[in-house]
Amino acid sequence: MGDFKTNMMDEFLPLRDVVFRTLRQAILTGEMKPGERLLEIHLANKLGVSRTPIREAIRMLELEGLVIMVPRRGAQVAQITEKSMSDVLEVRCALDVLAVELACGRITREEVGELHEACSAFEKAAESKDVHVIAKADVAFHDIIFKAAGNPRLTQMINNLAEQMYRYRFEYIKDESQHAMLVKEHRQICDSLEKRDVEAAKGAIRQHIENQEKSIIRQIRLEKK
Amino acid sequence: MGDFKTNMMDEFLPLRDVVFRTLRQAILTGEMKPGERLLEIHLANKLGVSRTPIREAIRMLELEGLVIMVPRRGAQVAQITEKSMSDVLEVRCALDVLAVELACGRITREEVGELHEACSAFEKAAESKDVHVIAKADVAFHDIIFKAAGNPRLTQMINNLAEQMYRYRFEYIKDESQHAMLVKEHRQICDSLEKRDVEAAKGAIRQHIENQEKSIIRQIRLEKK
DNA sequence: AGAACAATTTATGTATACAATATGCAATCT
DNA sequence: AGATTGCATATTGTATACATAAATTGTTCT
Repeated sequence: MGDFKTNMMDEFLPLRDVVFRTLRQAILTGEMKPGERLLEIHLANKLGVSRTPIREAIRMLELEGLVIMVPRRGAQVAQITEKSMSDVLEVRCALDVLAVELACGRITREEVGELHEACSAFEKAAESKDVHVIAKADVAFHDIIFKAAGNPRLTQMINNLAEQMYRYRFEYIKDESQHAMLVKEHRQICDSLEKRDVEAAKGAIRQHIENQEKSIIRQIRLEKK
Repeated sequence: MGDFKTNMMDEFLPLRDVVFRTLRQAILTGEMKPGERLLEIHLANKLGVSRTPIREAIRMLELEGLVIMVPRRGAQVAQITEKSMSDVLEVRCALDVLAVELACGRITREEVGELHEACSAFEKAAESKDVHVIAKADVAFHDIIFKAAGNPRLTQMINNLAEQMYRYRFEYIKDESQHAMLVKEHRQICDSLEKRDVEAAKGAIRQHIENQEKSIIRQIRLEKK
């Protein structure tokens, strides 16, 4: 795993960013378990860099809430509890509702078209039963809404929160019994936005997120046992 | 300005955190102007530390959105535009509404008491005409709501957003013609929470934030000229 | 004079060296 | 035996050194 540096020397990326993404991925996928310590020299050797970029990456992970710092003991992967996850989901739900609300007032004709396309693409993806394809189509759909909302800051915050649930995301999508529901919800959101019916759109997205919430919480409870 | 280190050697704080707070303060108060570059050696000399803690602090500021990185040119203070500020305020409003909504369902009898006290304290503070006293009382009031909402993540996010408007905060409070309104809004929020009237509480806080929003936007427009 | 190019400077990115602190273990004392 | 002290080790926190790229300056050529 040593020399990932060489892969991307063409379009320059500071090592700290490469390390940041690598570690974030490792944490989000569960490769690094909650409570696990991030030993700087160890990581530096493993990734073939010095401690400096490792430390800078850890600072970033800290502010994203993925690791917590213990003074003079360094960083460790943050615990994911049912409470912390439902806290995140509460906020995320409110922000997603805000996004569709804003999008409702700001979406252009062209974006409505894109949204319909994305909606159909999602339906097709759902039929494929391929988790990654479905996840990708879902992200594309929501990205159009974020773009239409026209608030980059909001987008960034939602994406950050969504990221924290990365680990559970696929499990949720895996459950095929949910697919019909998902498609229907997307269609509702899409239609409401087209008609610029704010209340309907808010209701639909809230439903959408709450379903996801329930599924994730259910999963965490399963893991606990 | 060199040796601020020695002030706090008793309860250990990594230099990166001291530097982080110092720089953040400098940016938020406008001491460092938007677009201004953060030269590492320069800052290191000025603060009497090495480049390492400076760099780590910059990573944190970057993730908070207070500085932006230009590849191979380092960090510079982020521009504050009317758009970026209204983006922040849009999100903040939604989150504050969420906070009272949650607080409405979770607030304890005891916390209702605290809230009433804080409300009265704010009224008294308003009479004092002392900006800092008023600001402090205001923070105390809202902190009780956040505590009652019982979602630390939400609290952290709101505080972070509020911080970005730090510079305009005092100007807003300075305007004495607003004081009566502020007191009234606080009272409304307080009463609605006590009665656990979610809709009334949401309406009151929304009004509260939107007034602040208008004032801040007005100020930015004034500055532009 | 103006453009192109080389040399110099400046600042970031990265690595390493040094300092201070916490941890674990063993020896010692009560 | 249990607690305590002292030492060795591991690891973070900080400073410095080195490498590389961008900006700047100066020089030369047309």
